[in-house]
Amino acid sequence: MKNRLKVLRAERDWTQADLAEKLDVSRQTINAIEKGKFDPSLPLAFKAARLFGLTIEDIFLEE
Amino acid sequence: MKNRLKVLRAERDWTQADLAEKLDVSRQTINAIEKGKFDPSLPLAFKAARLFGLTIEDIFLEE
DNA sequence: AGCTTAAGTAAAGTAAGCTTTACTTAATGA
DNA sequence: TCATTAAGTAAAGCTTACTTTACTTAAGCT
Repeated sequence: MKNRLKVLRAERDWTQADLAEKLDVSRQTINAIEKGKFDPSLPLAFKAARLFGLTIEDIFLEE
Repeated sequence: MKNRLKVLRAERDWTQADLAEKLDVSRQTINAIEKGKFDPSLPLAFKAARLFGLTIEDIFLEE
């Protein structure tokens, strides 16, 4: 599953560590999700959507 | 995380087993999600949203 | 050159999602 | 009354999400 986290971070000038902190996960988790190593849980996807003021579908894209 | 699966099933007269089959998961998985025992994975949430023609946010509600 | 910061990655472990098998309960109907 | 069907539940096991620790690489800066 692809996602727009890297771009959304870049627009806000946030590092992976910054985003991790805001979402209460580890930096490695953000890295792994951005690199497509695994998908976030649904609760984490919701948290990200709320953080960016977007819907889940705006951020995460089914393959 | 709450969800509207039971109502959406009822509107279509589908059993838990029917929905499970359409989503390629076991009947027990549907039961557990409906009863709030755990949240679906993000890919499964996407599949359900597409099946019902709704967004993830329409079906699954953050607590 | 040396320091710092961001990103990438990996191994080992815990927790959560999901499967299979199987038993139980309640409702319906022949 | 007996059989069937839908829902609920539970245990054991596998897979995936996530953590912690730690090492590496590349870029920017002094």
